[in-house]
Amino acid sequence: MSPSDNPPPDCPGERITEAEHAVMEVLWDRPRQTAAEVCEDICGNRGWSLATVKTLLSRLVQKGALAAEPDGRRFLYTPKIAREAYVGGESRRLVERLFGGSAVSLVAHLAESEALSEDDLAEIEALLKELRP
Amino acid sequence: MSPSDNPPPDCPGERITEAEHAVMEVLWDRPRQTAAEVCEDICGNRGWSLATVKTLLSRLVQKGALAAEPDGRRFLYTPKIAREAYVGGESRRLVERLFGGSAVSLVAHLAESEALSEDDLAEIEALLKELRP
DNA sequence: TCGACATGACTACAGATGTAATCAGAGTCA
DNA sequence: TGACTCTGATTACATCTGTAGTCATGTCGA
Repeated sequence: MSPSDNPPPDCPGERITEAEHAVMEVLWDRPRQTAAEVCEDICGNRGWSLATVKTLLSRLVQKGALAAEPDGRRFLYTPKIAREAYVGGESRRLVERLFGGSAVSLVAHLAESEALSEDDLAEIEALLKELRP
Repeated sequence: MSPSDNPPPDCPGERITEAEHAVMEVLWDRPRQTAAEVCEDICGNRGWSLATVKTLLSRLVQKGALAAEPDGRRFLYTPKIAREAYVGGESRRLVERLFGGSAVSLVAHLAESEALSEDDLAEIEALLKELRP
């Protein structure tokens, strides 16, 4: 393999920020949208202007998190990284930082801190039974 | 209740950053340390200078995350927020942002994405049995 | 008492981030 | 063809973060 060219398959080199993540969610929900369409989805909620959305889209394209497919004189934006991958990365980062890498500790913490209701616990138990018969 | 004065009991108003969090960990591990002592603990790992640690300590005091108890002409720093509270807050934030507030979804994700080994799953199952007999 | 040192306060500064205005070019419609 | 409009590109700018230097002052040993 020639040196210095193995772009990690499914994760952007640079970190996706909070605001950028909001944009990603919109596009994960429905890919191939224009800047204006994305704005319609979030500008209301977040109090953003179209200009802001455009900036975020550009930065995401630069970071390799979005693909911009030309469509006439505008672009249709589509995620290049899967939501799964992003969510997994963020979760792992949190577990690493706060629980010394032990996902079990995270679950224990959630269970003990009332973040999980009785029903939740039951649901998880069911899930586990399913995963390891 | 008079307006504009209910400082949340256990969380600093402002967000604790990554670098600041590293300092907090040192002090959660052993409270009442001086800047120099904290530096001894992390300056090596993170390649920081004492000045950097002092800045972070000041910012944390400002944010209400640390108490600075005078000791002669220096300070002993001690966390004012419990690690539990911080960890809980961060976990909740993640669950909110990535899993629509459903902690169960997080656990499901971890389980399905190999973040949890067979042993981990067994451990969690045991934990659950303990929590809901 | 005088200078070396320790220490927090203050200042600095580059890069990331949030938020947006402005510009320039491609169509569009009268 | 000329005004208008849509769109991405470029530029702007305040704030936050990471990282550290400098300053003022108090302390302690000689």
